[in-house]
Amino acid sequence: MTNKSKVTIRDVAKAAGVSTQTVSRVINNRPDVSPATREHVKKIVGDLGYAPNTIAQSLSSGRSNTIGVVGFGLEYFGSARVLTGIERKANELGFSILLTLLDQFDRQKNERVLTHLIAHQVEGIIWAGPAFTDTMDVIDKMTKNLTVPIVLLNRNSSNTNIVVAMDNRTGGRLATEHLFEQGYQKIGIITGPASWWEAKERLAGWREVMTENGYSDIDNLVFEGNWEAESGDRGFKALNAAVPDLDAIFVCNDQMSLGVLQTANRIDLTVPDDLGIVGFDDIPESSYFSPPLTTVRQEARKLGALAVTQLNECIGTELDEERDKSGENLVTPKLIIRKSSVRN
Amino acid sequence: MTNKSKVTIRDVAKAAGVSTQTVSRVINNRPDVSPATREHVKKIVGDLGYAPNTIAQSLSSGRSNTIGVVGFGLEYFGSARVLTGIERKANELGFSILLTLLDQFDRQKNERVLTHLIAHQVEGIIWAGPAFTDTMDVIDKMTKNLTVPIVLLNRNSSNTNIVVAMDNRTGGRLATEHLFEQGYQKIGIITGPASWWEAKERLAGWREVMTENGYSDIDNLVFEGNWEAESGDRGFKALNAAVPDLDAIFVCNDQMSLGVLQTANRIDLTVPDDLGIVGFDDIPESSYFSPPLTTVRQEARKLGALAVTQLNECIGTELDEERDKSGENLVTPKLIIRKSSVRN
DNA sequence: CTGTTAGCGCATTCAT
DNA sequence: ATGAATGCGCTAACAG
Repeated sequence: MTNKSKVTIRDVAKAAGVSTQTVSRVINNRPDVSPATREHVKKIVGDLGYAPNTIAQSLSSGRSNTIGVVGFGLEYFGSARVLTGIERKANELGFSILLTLLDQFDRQKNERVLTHLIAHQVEGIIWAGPAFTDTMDVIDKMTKNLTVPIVLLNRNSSNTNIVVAMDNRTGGRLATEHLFEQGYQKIGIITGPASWWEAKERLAGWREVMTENGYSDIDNLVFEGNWEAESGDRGFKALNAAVPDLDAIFVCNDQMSLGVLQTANRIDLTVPDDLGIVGFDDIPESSYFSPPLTTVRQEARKLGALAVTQLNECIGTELDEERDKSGENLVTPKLIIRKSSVRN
Repeated sequence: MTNKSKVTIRDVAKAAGVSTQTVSRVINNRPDVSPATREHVKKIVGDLGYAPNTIAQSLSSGRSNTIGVVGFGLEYFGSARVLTGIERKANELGFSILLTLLDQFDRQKNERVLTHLIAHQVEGIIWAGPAFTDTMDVIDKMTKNLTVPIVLLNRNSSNTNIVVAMDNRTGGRLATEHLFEQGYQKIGIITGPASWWEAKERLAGWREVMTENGYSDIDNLVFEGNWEAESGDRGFKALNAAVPDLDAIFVCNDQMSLGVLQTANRIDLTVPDDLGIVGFDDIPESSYFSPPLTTVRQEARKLGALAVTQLNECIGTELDEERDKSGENLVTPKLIIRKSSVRN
C-alpha cells in the first residue's frame, strides 16, 4: 500500500477533491470540518499512505515538538536509566528526542552541541552531561542566553536554570545513619572522584552524620575511588591499613562495593560481622553479591521523567522570567537493607 | 552577543549587503564566493550570532542529515554500549540522532515508531529493538517497503534488509571449546530466554561443540534462564541436581554467572576446581567476581559503529536493489580468560 | 563570482 | 464549513 515516492498534502487534496487546508485540518484534528469530508479525507489519506512531513510542519508552525537530550556515560547503570525515563516521558508528552552523547567535559564541544541543538529548533534541552563541580559555572554561562529552556541534571543549583537531581546527600546520610544504627562505630567511606558532584554530595551526607555522632578529625576515613571495582579493592586495603579498628564502610557505588567484598572475602574477613558495607545505586546484581549488598537505591527513571516534566512546563509558558527554581526537584533515594550491613 | 530572537539568513544578507544566496554559499562552504566577501559574510554571521535553521535547510534541500535509532533495554550493558557506538559514529559522519526506545515487542507500536521516524524525514533507520526470533518476520514485513534504508541489529538474516550482529554462535563455541581444553568433561549451559535470538545462538554454539566432542543426548544439560542473577542461581541448582557429575557451566551472561558463583560459594563448591564457569558479556565487574570470571567479551560499541557505517553506505547509493547483504557484518567476540575456568 | 526567481510541504491568516 | 493567498527559512537552478 504505502507508496514509495513521497505523497504530499497536495496529492491528498487533489485526490479528495478538496483544498490542502481542509486536509491540514483533518490531519491535525481541527474542528470546522464536516464529518462527511473528514471521513472522506481520512480515507484518501489511508489509501495513499500519506504521512505529514514533520519537517515542513515544524517550519510552518514554528514548533518542532522535539527536545534535545545531552547524555553521558550510558555504561553507568544510573545514566542509562535516566535516559530511559526521559525517553518514556518525552514520548508520552509528544516530544521527539534528538540525542547527543558526551564522554568528557570539553567546553568547545559543549558549545557545539548546544548550537547544534538550537539549530535543530529543539523546544528545550535536557542536559544530563557530566556534572563536574568545577565546570558547573561554565555551563551556566554557556546556557545563559539560550533561546530555549534547559533543565540541568544532577547538580546543586543554578541561578539561571532549572535543576533536577537525585538527593545524593540524603542518600549518603541514609547509608551512614543505618550503619550507626546497626552498631558500627568506625565508619569509613570510599567515594567517587572528587570532581564529581554526586561523589561530593554523598561524602557530605556521610560527613554530616559522622559529625552528628560526635566524630571529628575523620579525614583519614576517606578514600577517593574512581567508581570502578578495582578502586574499591584499593580503597578497602588503604583504609584497613590506616584505620585498624575500621568496622564499616560506606562505598559510594555498587561496583566499588563488589571490589571491597571481593577483597574482604579473600582475606577471610566476614561481612557483615567483621565489616559492615553499604553501597549506592542498587544495580540489579547487588542482591546477588556475597553477601547481598545493602545499598541506596536511586530511582533514576523517575529523575529522567521529572526532568522532562519540568522542561515541558517551561516550554508551555513564555520563558521570560517565568521560572521558579523551587527546591522540589529533588528525588529522594531509598535505603535497601540486605545482608552486608546487618550482623547476625 | 547572541541575540535572543532568531536571526535569519536574510538578516545576515541585509547586514552584509549581499544576497541570501551568497550567505547560503558561505555557510555551506561552497566555492564560487570571493575570499573577500566570504570573510565579510563570516564576520557578520559571527556578529549576529547567526546559526542556520536546520529544519529549513532540510525542507529545502531534501536532506535531513538525521537517522532514526530504535533502541531497547539500555539497562543491559551491551545495549547501552551499542547505542554509544551508534552515536559516536553517527556524529562523526554528520548525522543527528532521533531516538526512540522500546521495551517489548508490540507490532502496533513498532509500526507507529517507523511511521514517526519516516515522517521526520530520517535518511535511514537503525533497528536495535528487541530481537525475538518469533517476531523477526513481522519486522521484515513491516520494513519491506520503507522509503529509507534500515539496518537491523542482532539477528541472523533478513531477505530484505541489511543485518549487523554480534557473532553469538562463535561466542558460544569459544566458551565451550575453552572449557573442554581446560579438561572439563560435563559442560552444562544456562541460556537466556529461548525467545531471544542471542540466547538461541549461544546455545547453538555450545551444542555444536558438544556434538563435535562426541556428546549426544545433552538436553538435560540445558537450563533456560532469564538473564538475571537469580536465574543463574536456580539454573545451577537445577543442573546440579539433574547431572551429578556436572563439572562446568557455560552461563550465557555475566549477571547469571554471578548468581551461579554466589550459590557455588554458599555450598562450598570451589570454582574453578570443582566447577568451571564461563560467562558472556564481560561487564566491568566481572573481573571482580570471586573468582574473576572467564567470559566472552562483546565489542558492542564496534557493533553500533558498524551499523552506522553500513547504513551510511546505503544512504549514499540509490537504494533500488543496490544492497548486498554480504556476511561481513558479523562482529566476532573474544574470550577473556580469567580464574573461573582455569584449574590450579 | 553574484543575484534573481522559484519552490520544498505545510499551517496561518484571512476571506467566503 | 471551506478555500485562496502568503510565508516559515532556506537552497536549487538558472541568469548574468
